[in-house]
Amino acid sequence: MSRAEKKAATREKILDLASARLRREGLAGNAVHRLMRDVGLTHGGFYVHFPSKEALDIAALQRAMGDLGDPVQALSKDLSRAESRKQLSARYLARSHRDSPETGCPLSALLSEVPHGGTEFRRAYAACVAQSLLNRQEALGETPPGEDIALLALALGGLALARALPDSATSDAVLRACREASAILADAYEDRRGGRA
Amino acid sequence: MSRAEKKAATREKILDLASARLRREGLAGNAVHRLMRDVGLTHGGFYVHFPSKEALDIAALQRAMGDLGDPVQALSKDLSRAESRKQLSARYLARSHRDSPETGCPLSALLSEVPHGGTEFRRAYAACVAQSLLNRQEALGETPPGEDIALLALALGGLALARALPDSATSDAVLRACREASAILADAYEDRRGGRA
DNA sequence: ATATTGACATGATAAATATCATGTGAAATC
DNA sequence: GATTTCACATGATATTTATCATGTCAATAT
Repeated sequence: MSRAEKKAATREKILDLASARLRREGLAGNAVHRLMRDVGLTHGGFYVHFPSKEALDIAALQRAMGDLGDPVQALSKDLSRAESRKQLSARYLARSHRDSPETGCPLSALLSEVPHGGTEFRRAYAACVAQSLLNRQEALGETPPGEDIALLALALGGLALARALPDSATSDAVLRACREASAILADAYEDRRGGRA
Repeated sequence: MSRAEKKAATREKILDLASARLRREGLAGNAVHRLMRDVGLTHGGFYVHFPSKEALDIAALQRAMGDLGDPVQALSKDLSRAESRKQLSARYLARSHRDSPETGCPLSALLSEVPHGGTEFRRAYAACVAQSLLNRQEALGETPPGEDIALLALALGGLALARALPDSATSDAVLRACREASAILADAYEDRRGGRA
């Protein structure tokens, strides 16, 4: 392994761990010292790979988004738009997703912490949100953008709320209620356009 | 002012400031040193009033909830349940609420940070959520609890998402889309029960 | 009037934070 | 093979964190 390859591999390891920790422990929990120790290095070398903590946070956020791939592409092609939306929400609002934030969507994991981050980080987060909405529009066809925005907000909020509640029965109920509401919304959006517009 | 009164007054000042800062800057941003400095005291005296930082965070959370009062009680009595729900969501998802987190609802402000807090804090947060849902059930009548849960998740998520987005046009669109979705849901819940159940 | 209490100040501690300066050894280049 | 480069280690700095021990002075109790 050449030196450049080794450096790239190290950077990958840092990023992988950082993106997991960012999702599990948030912006504040993701500390340089601990991160490097867990990678098996010391903290000093960190700045060879990233110019600052904020740069790391941004890269880790983007890495996390990349890891997820595009969930819209993964849907089977022969579903109606409403069914596609229901599936997206159902997968997002799954117990497995709630229980594994470190491999899940960072948008929900960081939702209320974003305003306390730096300007660049906020910009990067907003770009991820915009990209997610674009993915949906491209795959599901043009609809009033507010439809997907509301479904996204419900998914982000429902997942974050479920994670915030220590009682698992209540937490399950939150996921169920939000999946149900997403389904109602998905159908209502179609009805509304089909019925009148 | 007696000594006990003075102590109580000091405690109030600490709590007021802490509850504002908790909502504006989150769990991590609310530091004892800065807090006491801004109250006009030094950090040492803090532990006369609170046994720990977590105790402060819990008290500040409860103070914030208390400040808001019960928004359900503030609704005019002659509205239908669906109209009441729409109003609640509309007020929650208002630009003024988004722009003043320090006087707003802490449930949304702390949404994604709760899992990183201590056990006691999480418990306290969950109790606030439960109380909010109870308030609604009492005032609006018995309905499947999932209905209000989903409306709450949509409101929390929508507000947090709006605060996370730096572009004000996009942020406004989020608020609008979530208000609209809340209205659709509120009507759909009534239709569903009226139509079949 | 004297003794006591207790709210707060001062200052210390210990841990954790981000960041950087310098050293070192091995890989890459000549 | 000698020289250079650079990824990373070591260790330092400066800040911030929660927490506590001790001192002080004014309000209370006796």
